[in-house]
Amino acid sequence: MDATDRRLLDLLRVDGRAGWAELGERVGLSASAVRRRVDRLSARGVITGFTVQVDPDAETGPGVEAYVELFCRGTVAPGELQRMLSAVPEVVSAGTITGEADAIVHLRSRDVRALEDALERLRMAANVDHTRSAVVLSRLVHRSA
Amino acid sequence: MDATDRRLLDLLRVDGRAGWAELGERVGLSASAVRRRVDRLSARGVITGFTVQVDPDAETGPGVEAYVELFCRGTVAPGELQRMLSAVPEVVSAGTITGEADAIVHLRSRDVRALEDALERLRMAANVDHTRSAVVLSRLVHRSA
DNA sequence: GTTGAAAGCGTGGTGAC
DNA sequence: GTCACCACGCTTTCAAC
Repeated sequence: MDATDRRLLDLLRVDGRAGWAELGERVGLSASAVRRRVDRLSARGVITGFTVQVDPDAETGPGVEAYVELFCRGTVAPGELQRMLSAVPEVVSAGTITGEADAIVHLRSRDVRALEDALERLRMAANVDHTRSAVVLSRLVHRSA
Repeated sequence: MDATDRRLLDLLRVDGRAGWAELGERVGLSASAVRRRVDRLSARGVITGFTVQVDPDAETGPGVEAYVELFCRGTVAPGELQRMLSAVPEVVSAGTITGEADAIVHLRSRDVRALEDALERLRMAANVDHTRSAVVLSRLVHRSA
C-alpha cells in the first residue's frame, strides 16, 4: 500500500472502467504491473468491488434531500444519537462535528412530507434543543463510497 | 428505461467492470445491444459514472471526514460546480442548498493533509468566495444506499 | 519480492443490415 | 435489435532487476 496504490485508487474512483494501459501511463507503470497491484488490493480487501453510479432520481422519481444540523443541550452522547439516527430510514449519513452545531445529518426521502416526519423524529430525541435544515436544490455529486 | 435496463443496472452495480458480452448473455441480448443501452443510459444521465468501491478503513485506517459549505460570488453555475467537484476524489457527495451557503460538500480523506489539499482545490474553483468547514468527530451512520 | 516486453487472443467499438 | 469486421487492449508468459 504505497503512493502508487493510492493514485490508482483515486483514478479508479473517477473512472472505474479505465483501462489498465491508460492507468499505467498515468502512474508510470506498465499495464501488467497495474493489474497485479489492483488484484492485490482486491485480495487484501481494500478494493471491495467495482460498481456503476446511478442517479437516484431515475429509479423512484425525484426525491428530496436535506442536511440538518443538530444543536443539543448540555453534553452529547454519541451512542444515544447513533441509536436514534439508525432508527430513521431517511438518514443517509450522520456524524458529530466541530463548529456551532453538535451533529450533522444527511436525509433523503421520497417527498417533502416524509422529510418533515423524519425531521420531527430527530427533534424528539433526547438532548436535541433545535435543528437547522438546508434543503438540497440540485444534487451535484453522489458516490456510493 | 424498461425492465432490461433495470436488470443491466443491477448487474453493473454488482460488477461495474463486467464485459458487454457477459452482460448480454445474462439479459438475453448481444454485446453491441448492451453497449447501446448503457451508452443511452449514460447520455440520459441515469448512469453518472463508474467507480471502485474501497473499504474506507482498510485503506489507511479511520480517515478524516468533513462537511464544507461553499459561499459563492454572484450567480452559481451548477454545471461548472459539478465538473469541479467530480474531479476531486475526496468528494463523497455534494449539492446546492437553501440557506446562507450556496452548496455543501461532504469530504472524506485519509488524513488531515489530504483534506486540506482537497479543500484548497474547492476554493480555487470559479466563483467560490469562501468556505466554512466542520470536521467530523465520530461517524454515526453511513448507509451505502 | 518487484517489474517490463512480447505474443496470442479475447473484447470493445463501429458500421451495415 | 443482430451480425460481421478490425483494431485495440487485456492476459499470460518469460526474463530481468
